[in-house]
Amino acid sequence: MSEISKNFNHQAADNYWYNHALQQGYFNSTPDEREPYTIVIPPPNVTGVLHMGHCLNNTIQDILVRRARMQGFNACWVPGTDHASIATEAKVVAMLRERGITKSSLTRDEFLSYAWEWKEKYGGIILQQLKKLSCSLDWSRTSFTMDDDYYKAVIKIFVQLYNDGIIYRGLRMVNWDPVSKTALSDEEVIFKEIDSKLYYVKYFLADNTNQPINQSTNQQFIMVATTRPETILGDVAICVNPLDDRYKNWIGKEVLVPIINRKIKIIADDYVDIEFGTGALKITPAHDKNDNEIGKKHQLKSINTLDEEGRFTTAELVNENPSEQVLAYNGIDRFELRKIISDDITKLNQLEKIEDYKGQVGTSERTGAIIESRLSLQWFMDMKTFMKKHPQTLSSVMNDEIKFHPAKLKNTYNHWLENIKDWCISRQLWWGQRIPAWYDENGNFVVAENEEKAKELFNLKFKIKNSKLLQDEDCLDTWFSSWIWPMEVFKGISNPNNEEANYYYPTTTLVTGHDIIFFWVARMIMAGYQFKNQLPFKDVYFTGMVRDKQGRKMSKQLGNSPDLLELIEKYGADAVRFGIMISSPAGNDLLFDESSLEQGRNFNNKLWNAMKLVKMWEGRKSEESEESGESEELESHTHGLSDFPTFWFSNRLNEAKLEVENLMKQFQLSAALKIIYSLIWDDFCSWYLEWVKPGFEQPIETNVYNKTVEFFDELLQMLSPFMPNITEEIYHQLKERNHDLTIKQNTKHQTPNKQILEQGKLLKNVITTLREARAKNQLKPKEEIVLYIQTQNKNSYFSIQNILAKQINAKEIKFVNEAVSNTTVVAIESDKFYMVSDKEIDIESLKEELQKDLSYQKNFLQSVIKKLSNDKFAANAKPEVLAFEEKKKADALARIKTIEESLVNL
RNA sequence: GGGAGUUUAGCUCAGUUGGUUUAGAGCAUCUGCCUUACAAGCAGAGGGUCACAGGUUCGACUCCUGUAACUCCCACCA
Repeated sequence: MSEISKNFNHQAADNYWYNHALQQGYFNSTPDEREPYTIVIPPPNVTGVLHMGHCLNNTIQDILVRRARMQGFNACWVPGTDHASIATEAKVVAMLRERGITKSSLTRDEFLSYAWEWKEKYGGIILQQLKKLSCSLDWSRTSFTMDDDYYKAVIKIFVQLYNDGIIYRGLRMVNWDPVSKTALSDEEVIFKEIDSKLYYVKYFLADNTNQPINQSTNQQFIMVATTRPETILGDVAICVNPLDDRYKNWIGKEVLVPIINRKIKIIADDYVDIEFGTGALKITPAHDKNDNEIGKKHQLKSINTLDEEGRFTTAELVNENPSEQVLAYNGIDRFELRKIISDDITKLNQLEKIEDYKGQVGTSERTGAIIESRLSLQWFMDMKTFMKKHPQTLSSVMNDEIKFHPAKLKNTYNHWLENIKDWCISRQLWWGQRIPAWYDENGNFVVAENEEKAKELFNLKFKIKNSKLLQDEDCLDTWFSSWIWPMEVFKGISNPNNEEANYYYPTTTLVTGHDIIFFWVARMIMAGYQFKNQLPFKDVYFTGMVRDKQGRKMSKQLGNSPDLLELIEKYGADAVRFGIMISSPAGNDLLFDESSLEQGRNFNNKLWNAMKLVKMWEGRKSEESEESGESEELESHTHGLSDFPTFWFSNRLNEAKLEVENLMKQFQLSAALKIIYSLIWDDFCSWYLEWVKPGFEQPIETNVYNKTVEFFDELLQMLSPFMPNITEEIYHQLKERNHDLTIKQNTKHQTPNKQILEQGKLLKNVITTLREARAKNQLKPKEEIVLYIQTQNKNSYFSIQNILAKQINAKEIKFVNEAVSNTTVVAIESDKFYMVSDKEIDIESLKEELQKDLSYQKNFLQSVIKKLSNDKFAANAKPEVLAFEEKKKADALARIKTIEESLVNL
């Protein structure tokens, strides 16, 4: 075997073992007799690049999948990407612009061929990046939400839901993104508080002669406060609260809209808040949802003054003979227009004042553009009807058939579903599944899976032999395709009841960010009940958001988002995985700090060095103990060194395995990793290896060596799901093998022996206490001592005394029945330890220490006695609590006695 | 405006039905060590009236009420 390198070479190991696993097909899954463990990846945007959020998310999935694989499940983790219509279309449009092509100059087919070209070239980079993280995905199953079958599946469910009466088409006020020129669902709108202005505008009373106003200051007016003066030309009424005394006499009168001088009525509705602004609200049904509601209620017309890009248009004003001033507004952007109209109203002396105002404004999740409310014809899903049909969508989560981790998100889920609104599923985009509705020139339409069927249906429905049908120009919301992801990656919709879908679906666990609980998680549950009549997964692990160490969101603007690939290059995949997991309490936000990656790298180093140490022993096994079990026994007893550490560690290992198992069941991955980390670093390296370590150039008992390698194997196996590459590398360095760790099956842990664990604790405690005493006496590590132990139960020290001697550098340990005077003394429980060294001891400081301890113990004793002498405590406390307090008292008394005796002997 | 959650060591967090010494861990800090696996290390140490004020109880970090601060979700008061 070649020379072992000084440090772990993560670059080489990451590549080698990941590729090795791919070649061996370890990550591929096909249905068999085993129980499946299925996870579908939350498909990242096809335009995406790997960021810290993905890193957290996918590391967790990989740990779960790798662990399941080692536990005998048929583990299957399905990769893929989402076509992300808005984001991708925006990127393609931007690319075309660079080439000097505008989208409007292209036909739909031409545009789509550019889009596909783009997708083939840049799409899916993120999947390659996941390989760098060593994600054990079954790449042969890579899916895309616009694959042919997937596309057909989406169309199929659309038609089905339409026929079920759940999908409908309607004229509604929608959230309009003027940048991407499409409608958005409510979930895609993010409200942000922004600084804006409140404009106080005078609306003059229309005089009876219907003449345009002259600018006389005596004219009566009603003052309206608005944040959006640019919509004034679309005003159709002024609304006041009927209970507002200020305006009682105004109701029913008419005022003139500034600039355009349209006569509008003053109406009353208790929607208006008397307290806000002036208590008078201008009604613009074309540009505000609430205004639209009021408009409908009072049968007002709606006048749209903004086009699809948010620019002024006089299209709906032509009947009013717009003035040249108004015509000049044509094509002006809404925000520029706001300023111009504000100026123009000022010129008319109709602007009273402008106040600063902080308001909530809806923005597009994708483009960040400020949303316009716009009346348009869109496709919707009737969610109330849907929920009536599938109440399990809610109940399955509330009764934990689908378990949320953390469970508190059940409330959020519940609240959203109980107040659910219709889902706008159409988008005015080309990149996506095109809505399968066909229209004739009169607006009659049918919904069908393809044109041929549409024609058939059309003829049947409308009894017209009209074959000139045009398909809807719009496509579907991306989430309308991703909500069937867990089933359609197994062709569960396009090829129902196929073997794979039946085997892998429902999936086992979903791991995703809590920010898409409505977008995606809720809708997958809906889809599960709608299309398969069962839940889509059993557990949902919600990750928090990754923030920087100051708690800020990671964003490109702040520049606080580290380059993940660089970090992997620098620290290695294992260290990155370790770093992100160790600081990741389940369900909470994660404050990312590069120092946790250093901790991961240091852990790599620790493991590597432990391996180097054990390898060093390999050639130094003592031969005699190999002969028979009997002599091993004999030797162990005579030396007393090898027996205890191996016995203790095997029990400690079982104890930790048990803890890890329980934590993993509760998805406490971070806590589980901490247990493993401490087990390896503290128990294995700091204690066990030191205990069995032979003296300089001394041989090691073969039995102990073999046990040590076995322990190491087990530790590597526990750690493997978290840090797959270094564990595999060490597993093979440690010993010649013809199999790999990553698919090695776990063995069941055994019940740990409590007694030996207690003895281990005692030993550690004694060692630490004596080392502390050595340090206080400024004894150098090399200075030897003689230790005298005064104890009632010598037996508990027999098996550990040699280890103890080695660990505290004692040349001799003796048992005594009485105090040894003029020595450093420490007490543990009722046992006393006297340290004798050549070095003179500092009696004064020793006394001081003992006095300090004594007063602590006395205070403590007081508190216990007080408790015990309380009659009510004695009467009410449980017997075991009482007994425990009695023991505390006895121990404290014993210690006080010990300390006092020691003080006398000094 | 409504709802949910959080507040424990310098930082990030554990603390399971109230009792396991006067509350734990990791990181950071301090002290001493280049001891032949590891200075990316070893051996130790210090550091918290458990946000605040009441209450229930023999006993409260834990249960109840109130207060404060912060976070998130939902809701288009123009």
